[in-house]
Amino acid sequence: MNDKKFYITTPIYYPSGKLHIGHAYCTVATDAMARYKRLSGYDVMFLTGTDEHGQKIEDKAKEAGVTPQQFVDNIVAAPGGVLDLWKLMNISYDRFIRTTDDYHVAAIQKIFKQMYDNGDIYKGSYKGKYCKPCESFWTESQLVDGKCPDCGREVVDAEEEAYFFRASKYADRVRDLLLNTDFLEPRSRVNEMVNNFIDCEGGLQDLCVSRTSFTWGVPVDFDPGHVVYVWLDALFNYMTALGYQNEKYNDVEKFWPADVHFVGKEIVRFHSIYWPAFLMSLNLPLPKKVYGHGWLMLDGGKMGKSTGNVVDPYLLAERYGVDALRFFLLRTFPFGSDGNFTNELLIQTINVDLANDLGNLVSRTTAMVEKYFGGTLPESSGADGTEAAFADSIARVGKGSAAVMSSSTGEFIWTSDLELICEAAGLRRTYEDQMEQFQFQNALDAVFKVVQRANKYIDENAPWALAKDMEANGPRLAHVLYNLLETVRICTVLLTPFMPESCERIFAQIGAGAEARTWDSAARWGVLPAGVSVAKGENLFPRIDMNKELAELEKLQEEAQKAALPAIEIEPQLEEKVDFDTFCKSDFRAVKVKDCQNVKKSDKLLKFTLDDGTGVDRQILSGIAKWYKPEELVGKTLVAIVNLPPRKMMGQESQGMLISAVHTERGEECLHLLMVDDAIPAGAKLC
RNA sequence: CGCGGGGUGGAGCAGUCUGGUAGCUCAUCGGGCUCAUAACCCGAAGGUCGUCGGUUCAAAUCCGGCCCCCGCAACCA
Repeated sequence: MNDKKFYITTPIYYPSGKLHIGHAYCTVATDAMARYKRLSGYDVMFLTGTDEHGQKIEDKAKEAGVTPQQFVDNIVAAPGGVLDLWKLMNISYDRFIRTTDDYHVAAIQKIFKQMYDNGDIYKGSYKGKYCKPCESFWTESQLVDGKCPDCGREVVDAEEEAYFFRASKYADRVRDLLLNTDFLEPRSRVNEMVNNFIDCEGGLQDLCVSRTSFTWGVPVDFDPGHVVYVWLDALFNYMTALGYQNEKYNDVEKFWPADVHFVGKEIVRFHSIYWPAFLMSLNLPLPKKVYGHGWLMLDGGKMGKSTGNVVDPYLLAERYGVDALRFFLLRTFPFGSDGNFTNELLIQTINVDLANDLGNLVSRTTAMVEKYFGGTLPESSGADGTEAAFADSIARVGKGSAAVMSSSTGEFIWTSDLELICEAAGLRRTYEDQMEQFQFQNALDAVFKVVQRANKYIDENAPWALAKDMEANGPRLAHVLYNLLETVRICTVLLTPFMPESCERIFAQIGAGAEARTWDSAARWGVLPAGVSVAKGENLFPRIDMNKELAELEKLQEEAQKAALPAIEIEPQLEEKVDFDTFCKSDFRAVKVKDCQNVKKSDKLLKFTLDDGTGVDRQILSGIAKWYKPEELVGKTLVAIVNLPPRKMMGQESQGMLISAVHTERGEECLHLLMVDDAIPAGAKLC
């Protein structure tokens, strides 16, 4: 039995649509961490999965004309789905949970009942605004102008029976957990949580944990009509996947509590407040850590399905290789904060680090072994005892102290050999330090510092010059090349969690056997056999022509985006009839634009001064700044409804509404103001 | 005073928790090398770390005021 255990999870993703690069980012980070822990001797459980219940899925399925189960099956398990994506990205998860799995559903029902029985879940009523046609509850803040945000119709005060979780009871313990432990990282997220949700007005509110407005969820088995709120359902996946309250697995003892949950910053709230509270309610141990990572932004803005600016991980992985993409994501962005994704940065990182520095180092080293020694170094080329001992001391006590020691005793002469060995042998320590803090960027930076040192070492020793007199310099040349191979080997061991496939290929090229690929061997010098043989292979990471590639990528991404969207969409016609009298009450008039200006601090509103034929100017505000410049509208004849009650927008009064034609084209909203013949006088009634 | 993030050489970022030589990649300029994937190595120019004030022997870093950008929210009759 291995007593070094490590349990790590990704969030379970919500399969309401295709996953994007942001999901891949989080999953790749988790995978690198899991592989690193396995490499360093841990028994690892790496869990990921999908969160498949909830109203949104139900709605989407209805839209697509399939059952919710068919809908999620299609996104998760069909070709090109979530499972395929993780296969493509080389994600080494040990277990994949779907919240629609039988064992999970049954377990959630037991958990809900247990919390009900111990009094932490109670029946109350949920007050809100209800829209009858939509059958939806809305909170006050979700309403648009006091009306349903979906259909714009009137909502009514309504109450529905619902179950609540007594989060308030655990507020003090959760506050303490957040403020006085390192449960939640990075630290910057702590205050946000405590100020916003615990020490806010009214304190930590009890959480509504059941719904009756839809059915796609885990049914509350003792109260038909209620389904369990998705977050309660979803969070417990971390335990049910180990076998909590079910017979399918039996690993709770072994792996709970989790060592770390990696989550996106948008769901930190649920993981750092409600999740511990749920566990406290059941007297279960809390996970050791929740780490809220940043987002990948696109062009400085948020990436999202609604904005249509998503980056497709499939496209990038296929084009540049999975390892290059994995590497880029973790090398470039600090894990704890937001990062700006650009194609240019991606290509630059691949070219500089992978092609120029690492790939080229492997290539020039193996090429020289082949050229000067026919592919196999002589037996005398290996590490001598002094070097191995030196490396050993550095790996044990760290670079600084080893350097001091060696200079004070005068035991080592500070040559380029020892400098290189010092960097390489000390690398694992730095790397481990950064990995333990999830600072992938820094860990990789340390590795590439050593790669650069190795490239420099080649220059310092100019093997091509040594090769001119093989008789005199042959042994030295062989030793130089051996040192390079050793350095590459150590770097490659440590890169394995990030680029598993490519590292295999490097190991094969430099002749590293199984014993030279272990965690242990990364802290030792002289592990490659003295008579090592190399096998120069294909370019590991081909250089990319930046300009050509950027143009092509942009074209591809645009095409992919457009292809996914319908050409022209128009609003479905209303089924509800309006009676003639009601219609006649609407007073439409031709109006002429006397003046039009942008509204300060609003990027959507235009302010119109209109001649409506009455002799008194009419002011109307309209949210169409995206489509029209103010000056191009002056003098136009438009149509407005003039007997709407006046309404304030951004502090200004709007007396009516301008009529426009709207449709959606390739996902983009299009709007055209209704412009009529300028021969029509201001104020003419439309009927 | 709605909440939060950020402002560091031309571009993109690290460093800020735990004050003490301002670092990295790209771009620019000069040099070296030719083993290698037109790559590698060395050097140079370029920053009063948004701004004003405070604490300190010492501030990018700690404290306070202000300005600007972004996300959420709001708004989009």
